[in-house]
Amino acid sequence: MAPVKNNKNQNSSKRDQILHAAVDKFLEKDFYQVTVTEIAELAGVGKGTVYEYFSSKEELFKESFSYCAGIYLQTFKINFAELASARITMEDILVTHLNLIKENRNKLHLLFNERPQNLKELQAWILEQRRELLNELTGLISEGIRLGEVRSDLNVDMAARLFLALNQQVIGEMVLLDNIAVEEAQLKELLDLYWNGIGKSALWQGH
Amino acid sequence: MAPVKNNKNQNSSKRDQILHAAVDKFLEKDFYQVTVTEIAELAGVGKGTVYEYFSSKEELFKESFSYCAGIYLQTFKINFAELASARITMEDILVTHLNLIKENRNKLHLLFNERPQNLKELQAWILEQRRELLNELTGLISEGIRLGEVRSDLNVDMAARLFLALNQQVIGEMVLLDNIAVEEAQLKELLDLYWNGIGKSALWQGH
Amino acid sequence: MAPVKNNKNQNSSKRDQILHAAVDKFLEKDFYQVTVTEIAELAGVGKGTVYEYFSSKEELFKESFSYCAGIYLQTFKINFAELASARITMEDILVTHLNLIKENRNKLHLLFNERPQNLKELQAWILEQRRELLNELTGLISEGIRLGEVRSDLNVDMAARLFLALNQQVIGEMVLLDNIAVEEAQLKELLDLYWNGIGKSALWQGH
Amino acid sequence: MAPVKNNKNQNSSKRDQILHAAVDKFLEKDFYQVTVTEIAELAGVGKGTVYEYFSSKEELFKESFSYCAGIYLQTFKINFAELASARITMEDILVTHLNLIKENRNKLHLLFNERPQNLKELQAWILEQRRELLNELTGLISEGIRLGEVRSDLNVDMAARLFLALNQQVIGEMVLLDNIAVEEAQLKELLDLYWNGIGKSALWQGH
DNA sequence: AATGAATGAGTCTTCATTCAT
DNA sequence: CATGAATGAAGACTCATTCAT
Repeated sequence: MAPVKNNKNQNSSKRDQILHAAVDKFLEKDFYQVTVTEIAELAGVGKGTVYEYFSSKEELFKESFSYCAGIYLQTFKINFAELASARITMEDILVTHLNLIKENRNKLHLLFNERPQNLKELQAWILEQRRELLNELTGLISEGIRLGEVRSDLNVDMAARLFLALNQQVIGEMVLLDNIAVEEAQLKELLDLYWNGIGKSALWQGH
Repeated sequence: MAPVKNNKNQNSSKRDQILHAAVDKFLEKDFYQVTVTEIAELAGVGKGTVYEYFSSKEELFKESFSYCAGIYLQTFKINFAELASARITMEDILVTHLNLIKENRNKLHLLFNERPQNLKELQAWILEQRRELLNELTGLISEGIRLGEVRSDLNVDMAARLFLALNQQVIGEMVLLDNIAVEEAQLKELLDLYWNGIGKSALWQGH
Repeated sequence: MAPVKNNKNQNSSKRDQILHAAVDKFLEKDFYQVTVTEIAELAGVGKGTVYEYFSSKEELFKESFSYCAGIYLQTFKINFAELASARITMEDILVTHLNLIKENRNKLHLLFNERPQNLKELQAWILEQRRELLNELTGLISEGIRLGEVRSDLNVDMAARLFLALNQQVIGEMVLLDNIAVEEAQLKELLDLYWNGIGKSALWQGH
Repeated sequence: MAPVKNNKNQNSSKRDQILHAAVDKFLEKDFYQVTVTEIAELAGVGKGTVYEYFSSKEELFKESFSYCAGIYLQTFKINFAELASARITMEDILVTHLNLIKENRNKLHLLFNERPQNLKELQAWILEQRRELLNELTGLISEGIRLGEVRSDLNVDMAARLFLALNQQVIGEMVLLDNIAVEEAQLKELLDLYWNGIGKSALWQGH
């Protein structure tokens, strides 16, 4: 009897090599500027082997994208059970998000730069993920209201959107585009801005 | 009286035909998925004619991008002379921005979706434009502080960034991604959120 | 009555402008690397005007070639009437040829470098011209025999061919390829070589 | 015994198929009139396959040219070791050269007709080869002087050039242009012409 | 399972030529 | 006559995908 080859793991590891190589390449260049050949080379496999594990370049791109997105989305997965404070949770999210961006500088380019307009399926998936994210945040803010930390007269959906934009556009661009060395202290400032607004105390606001 | 044919503009109009066709196509698909032939057809001219007016497909893309960006950037050109109120100016910006997005739904997709990674020159131009935008907004907020509307203890740069994100990501995504029929009333809500923050009145915040 | 415009000369001069521009360009680059546009520009006329005077680029090339060849071929047009000495005539030809090459360095490149393989008609014309040239030279050598200067036991055709090669390949390459500053003194050496051969005196040769 | 299939050469043979097809085509038409598709078809391979073996059409042309030139240049590789007679060596060269021309009628057209003006690298290589050829011949003639066959008062370089022209232009044109059935007997006549010159015995020359 | 040689569909770009003005 | 804007045929080259080994 022939020795049992652990095909499952062998394959999975080879598949992973290819996937990681693809992610690296897609992060570096446009979809149309990455060639299957160079992915294969980076993965250290033959060109034909890529097609053993992925049906097409497009498929490989989708999986690369989802892989990166998956890493990213964890940040916002909040556990509401026994949530003590919305503000503190938000602070945690900001910190986690910042670290994630710093640690995955390169990987995130894929998420922010590639908008595969013709991959409708993937487009839909992205929208869906964003919607879920917004739902999480809406829940978080509602919880804040219940806890008495957040004012109850605001539009919860908008507040969630602004918090998302705070994370993605504001922090994202500070770190990735402007190369500002953002630290926790600055996150506190940002959260304060978000929490208290820019206007002079609301007390006098009405007058 | 016979209609006057504006011969002068005939040429310019042919160039414009091509440019508009290109914008349409680039909004619809990736740079690499749009063919020059397709643009020529949509513009109603021969393929060679495209090259009479634009030296290459890349050049045509850059001009399409700049064209869209140009339309967009007007929104933020603020005149500080005799600025009466930062808050009212911000309201104006939000309204103008919203209208612009609504009127140019399609055109703006290009700005937000295409990030031509290999067009370094264009990349640099985009960064430069964004920086100018942030400067305008920083100026606006500083003016608000001078006028006593905005609290003086905040980080002006961050406030500017958050206001930009409010416009671009929050409003942009509501209109373009989620197809929400945003009206002026909602802009007020958004501005209020930005102005006063989400927390309970700062007065009580400390207690 | 309208003033009489001297069309004949006007045309001829414009035609010449174009022809000279074409010659210049064809001397500089391959047929396929010269564009009609650049010929028109150099001639200072519109692109369409070229087609007023020449039916096609190919036609224009043929005329350019013939023009250069015509200049060249004069060198060998010998007047046999009252020919005093074949040797002196040959010396004259060498001198004339050398001067021609020096004076028309550039123009001659066309003759030597362009061999329009697909212009059968032109090919035939070239062969015909070469044949005529050889006939002239054969006549010259025969005359030399009649005058008792040239030995009568040689193959007149071959002698003519070698004299042509002496002019074209030997002198041509010395001047045009190797940039040797050939002077009349050296032509004498060459003619001596041709006249007396390289072997030790014929007297001993037979022994 | 089953025929051994030489797998090793299979690859080389595919490259050769393409090279030979290219040579055939380039001999038939100008560089710019030969299409890669046409070469691929003649070679019996796909268009893409050409680019597997040659990086560009230009590269393919260069290799075709060098290939033909390589065949040609062998003729003049002379072994001076124990050279018995310059005259006999020259006779050998003429014979070899003639046979080569006859056997490779077509291949040599490429060498004589195509002067790729824009392939500077190739141009340089050609000049270099010609220079080496002249050096060989200069050496041969000097040897002739040492052996007492050749007169010592001549310009060795010029003599070498004339001998080269004798081979290339005279014999070349007789065979290739004028379709004369040149035989060894005629080569003797030619060599005699070169050796003794056309003039009456040098002895009487001065008188 | 793994490979990479072979393929040809698809694209940008050039440029001779035409023709309306 | 003179022009040059418009054209589209033609060709080099790329690269995702296949398939024989």
